[in-house]
Amino acid sequence: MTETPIRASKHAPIFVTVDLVIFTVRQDVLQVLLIERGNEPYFGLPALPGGYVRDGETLDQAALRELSEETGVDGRQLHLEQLRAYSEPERDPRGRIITVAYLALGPDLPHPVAGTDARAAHWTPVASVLDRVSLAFDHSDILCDALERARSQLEYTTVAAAFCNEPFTVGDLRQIYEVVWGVPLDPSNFRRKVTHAEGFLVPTGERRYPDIGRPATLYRRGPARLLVPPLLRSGEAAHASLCL
Amino acid sequence: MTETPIRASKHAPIFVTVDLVIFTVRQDVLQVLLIERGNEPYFGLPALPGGYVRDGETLDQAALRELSEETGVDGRQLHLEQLRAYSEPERDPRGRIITVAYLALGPDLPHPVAGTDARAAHWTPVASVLDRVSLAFDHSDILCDALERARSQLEYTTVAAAFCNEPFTVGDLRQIYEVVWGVPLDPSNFRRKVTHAEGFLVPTGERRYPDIGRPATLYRRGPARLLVPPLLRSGEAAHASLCL
DNA sequence: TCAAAAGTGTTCTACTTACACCCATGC
DNA sequence: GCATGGGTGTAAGTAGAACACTTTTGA
Repeated sequence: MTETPIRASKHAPIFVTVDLVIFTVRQDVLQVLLIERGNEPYFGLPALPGGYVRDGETLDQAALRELSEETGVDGRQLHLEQLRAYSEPERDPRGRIITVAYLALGPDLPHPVAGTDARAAHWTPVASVLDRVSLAFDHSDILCDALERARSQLEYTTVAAAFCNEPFTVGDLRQIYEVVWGVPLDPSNFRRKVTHAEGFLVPTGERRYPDIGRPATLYRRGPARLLVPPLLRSGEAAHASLCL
Repeated sequence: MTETPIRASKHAPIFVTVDLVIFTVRQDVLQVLLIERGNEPYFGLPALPGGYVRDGETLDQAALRELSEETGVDGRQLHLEQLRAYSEPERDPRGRIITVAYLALGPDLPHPVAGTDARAAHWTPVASVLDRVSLAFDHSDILCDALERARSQLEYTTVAAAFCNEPFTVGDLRQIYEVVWGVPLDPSNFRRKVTHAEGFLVPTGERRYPDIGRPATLYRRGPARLLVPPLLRSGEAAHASLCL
């Protein structure tokens, strides 16, 4: 905030976009929603969904709008949080565009609906993207940051439940942790931790009968958003996260 | 990122600023650098230092530039990190301005030099600001978020050392934690934790002789940026942080 | 009765906390 | 000597890891 008038020349207006890293767990794998670019620059390359912020819109609103446009899902059901702004002057060859990245977490979503602009959208395993695929713009960097954020959010918050369709079992929830962190967890210790954390899980009273094995009690998300005590990755898990 | 051309009408350009929450510990109190606004809007009210992002500048560079303009200090010596973007359309009456807030931590700095624009700059105790003073724009919100970020950063990282002029003693460092968290800490347990954390403290071999009492060994910051194991606020400290 | 997954209990270890106590210095 | 922080040691309590074990179902 300076006293300089808004139209002063050296303070150039900047175009602002939001880009979304939408994670879900499908078929026991962490997946991210990517679109295929239909125009230059980076024509044909995969990219994160996103778009320009409109007049009168907050960044959160823009992210919600893009989210529902891309996935057809009401974003209010998903976990959505701001990651950070990316501002390298050369990050977009079209000109000065700053983007604010958002992290969205949701349960296995209906289908990767092609967006309103008829761009192809695909769920893509995160591991394969990090390994082999290079994304448009600086979206590979953003994806990395989002992945690390998601992993650490699982430690300190109850967002893992946002990956599960309700009602869910402790086993469902544990699978989320295992897939996102990329390490196996001890079922009995995991159960103790999540059931002892106040406000994390609320039993529905119902049970789910699997094809085989003992039925599991079903839960919904509790009111708690912070996970106390936190569920920390061990040194091994923290290290495994570096690669995937 | 959409394929829409950059000059399309509904994608309005937006002015982007950076605002800085610069914390230091002076006279046993956590203080924040505030400027007094010299123009409308909010003429005369205290505000966070900041300014417009210029052409060809990253947000980090803009923040560094503002930091050195406001404090006269080479920002490379300070800890500087992006907090988040604030984007309420009505947050600035002059028009559509999004700001990206930065958190800066530094040792007791030379003087609160009036910036290049000759605005008055003052170190102000954070507690008194939260209690009684309302800041321009949404800067009170930003200050709250920054304070909570700083407090939690002390748990998981070694940034507390950024508040100390080198070389410093374990007592100096403990005082930082006590002032920022607002709780007293056990000196002996604190010492054990920070000296056992790999790469946090490097002894200089020198000692400091206080006016009275046993001399203390002096340290510099080690290479570690993550603090393992973390130095967690107890339930009491975490609760105390809510108010201040 | 067997396989499979849910769920319980127990031991061992590591870490935190609280606090007693010693050390080195200026006065 | 004594006051004042610096610094070490230690016992009690707590939380996590590892793993043995029991339960409940379908086939």
